[in-house]
Amino acid sequence: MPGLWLMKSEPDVYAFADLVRDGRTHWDGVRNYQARNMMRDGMSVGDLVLYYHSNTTPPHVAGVARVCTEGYPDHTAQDPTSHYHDPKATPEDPRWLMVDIEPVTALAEPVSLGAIKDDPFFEGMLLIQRGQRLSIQSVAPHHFRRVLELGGLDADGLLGGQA
DNA sequence: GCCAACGTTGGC
DNA sequence: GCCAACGTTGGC
Repeated sequence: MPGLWLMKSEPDVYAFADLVRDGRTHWDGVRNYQARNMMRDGMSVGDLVLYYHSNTTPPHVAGVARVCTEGYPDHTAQDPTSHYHDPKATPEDPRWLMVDIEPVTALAEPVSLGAIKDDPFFEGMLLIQRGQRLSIQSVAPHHFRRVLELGGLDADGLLGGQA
């Protein structure tokens, strides 16, 4: 049974369509310990991800992706020319991790943040908690399934019997 | 562009 | 260990 997650990206920076074009990407640049710890301790190969577009109008879930590596050192932390450089990261203590993800499918219909907020079924979902801003979140199976359904996808096909 | 919420840093 | 200052996130 795969783990279920939501990962945020600004579409101007790296949209779901970019992931589809590239076929796979390093999820680099995570500089938050909670998010790092989820990649380190929580994520496994085969986990499914709701790919969320933040800082756009309206914010929305755009697609489904799959985790295809365990967490491993984020090399951009040790690159002085990188926007994500962290002088405290060293080869001995890389400090920050990333995973690779690959696209599974775009949603037939994007599911907007507003639609999620308006649906009482999503009560309790981290995404709509006030003030939360974690870029990687765990998603409950019934919430994940509901997003797929609202997005016009075959939830059973993607999740099997889960939830 | 605004600003609330939150995490991190660093002086003490 | 406290906490003020600061930077970032991200919806609106």
